[in-house]
Amino acid sequence: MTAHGMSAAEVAAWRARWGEGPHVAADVCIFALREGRLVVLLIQRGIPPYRDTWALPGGFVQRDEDLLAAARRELAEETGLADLDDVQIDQLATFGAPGRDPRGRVVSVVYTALVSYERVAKVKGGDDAADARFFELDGHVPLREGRALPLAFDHAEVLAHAVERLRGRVTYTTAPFALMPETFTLAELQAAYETVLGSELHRRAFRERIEGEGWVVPTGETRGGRHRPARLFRARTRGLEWMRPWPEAKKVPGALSREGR
Amino acid sequence: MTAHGMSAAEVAAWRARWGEGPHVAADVCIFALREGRLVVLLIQRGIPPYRDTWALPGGFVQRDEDLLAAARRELAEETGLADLDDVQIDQLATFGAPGRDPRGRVVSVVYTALVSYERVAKVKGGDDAADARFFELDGHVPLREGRALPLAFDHAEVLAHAVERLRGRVTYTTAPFALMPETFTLAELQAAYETVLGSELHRRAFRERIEGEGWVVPTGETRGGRHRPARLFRARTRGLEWMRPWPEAKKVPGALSREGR
DNA sequence: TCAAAAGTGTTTCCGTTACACCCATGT
DNA sequence: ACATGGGTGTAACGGAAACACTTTTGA
Repeated sequence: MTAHGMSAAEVAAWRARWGEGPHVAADVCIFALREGRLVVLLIQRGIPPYRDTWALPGGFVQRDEDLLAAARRELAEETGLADLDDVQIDQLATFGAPGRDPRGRVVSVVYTALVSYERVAKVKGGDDAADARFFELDGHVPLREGRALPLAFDHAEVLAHAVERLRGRVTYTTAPFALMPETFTLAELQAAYETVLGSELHRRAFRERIEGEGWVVPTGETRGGRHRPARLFRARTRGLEWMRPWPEAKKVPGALSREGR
Repeated sequence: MTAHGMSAAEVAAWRARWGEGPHVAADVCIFALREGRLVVLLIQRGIPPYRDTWALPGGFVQRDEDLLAAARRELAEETGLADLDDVQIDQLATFGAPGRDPRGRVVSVVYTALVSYERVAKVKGGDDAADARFFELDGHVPLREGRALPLAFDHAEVLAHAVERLRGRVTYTTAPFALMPETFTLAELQAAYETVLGSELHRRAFRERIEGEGWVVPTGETRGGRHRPARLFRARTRGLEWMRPWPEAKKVPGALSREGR
């Protein structure tokens, strides 16, 4: 018995059924922010290989289906969101190493999506689904009850790439806006940036740029906590736009973002 | 007769032979600098579809071949380079729209590579090959004798993505180093940055950063032109590394780099 | 009245920019 | 000598960083 939980006979049966030709799949890394932490949507596999193991949502691209359409379909199915028009969905990379799927050659085109947790929770009822759940991330690794959660196939590697890409983008785009609810405070937005970035930003500079350069528009409302109420803002745009990069510690790019496998 | 130059009967024959399953290809955009201009390697197709039309080098991924290995193979075949260890080769995106190949469903994983033109010219004898040649780029469009060269399949779109990505990277990485010969002057390096970037950089700031932050090491040699000889440098690393982005005019990201098709 | 988070004014710092100038060479 | 491109010194500029401060609320 191997990691994927199929016997040699089962593997042989699959290979015979599928033949030698490659199969093309579309997988999606769906990120959100829950209580100030980055979370990713995983599903628990119901059938071998990797039965009962958690994996990224995905499936085979249909005969006349566009790759992006396949990713959209997966996103809609797993999040329950009806209108995906304003959801960020980007192609990440393609993974096609021989042997990544015991059943045969599977080439996975992986997409990433950023959603507002509040919005998804409203539709799906939060993380209650038995077989689809958001998991917190510790670096690149999803956690369940504080322990690293092993993933099916090469999805750990895929997820690592996705997180790296997201981090990279946050440095110089409005990506985190897509993770926010309809309205939010500047402190919350900064927290989102910092969470994804993994490092702190300077409050003064952050506020000046975000508000001063018009990335957000005040709604006029405020939200009171126990203290002085914060002004609420709305994103000027839900789309991905470039901004001047945030000053930051140096990074090493090569490791992950260079070449999809 | 359609753009691809195959009759309905020929198309039907291919479809019957291939069946419904997808085919996976690896294509490569090989960029270089020739006389201060960005050039891309194209091959002229010898067989239908798109016979005699120019296209990106590429081919089908073999049964147990890794995607990157397939791209490497294409790169080696087309450039004649033996040691590819120090050549930049990165996955760009995957293109898999139904109908992009009249023969059936072809999903193309596209890679980009940056090579030193001098190095390739030494091996291949420059742009003399009958069926493989470097073409200058005007924006995203390859030129032949000053006129836009039409490309096979969706390769115009693919190339546009590749150029955009290259431009984007140049802003904050050492990517242009991979386009330089073994030794070069600071003025030449700056010209490479400016060519790819499409905008000018400030000489004073450029030299200070490139030399001051140790991105290059002086060889001690100089190269005399008609004027004061310039010092020669060697790249500290041939790998891709991040640097602080060059100050620059604002850009719009969405258009091309968002989602591979 | 106090704690805590929101929000602002001001100064320092540092890299970019601009501009002027010197340097080395071929003609 | 001088034109030309390589290369450097220096001051002005502007955004980021640092710090201190005020504001507003609930407890």
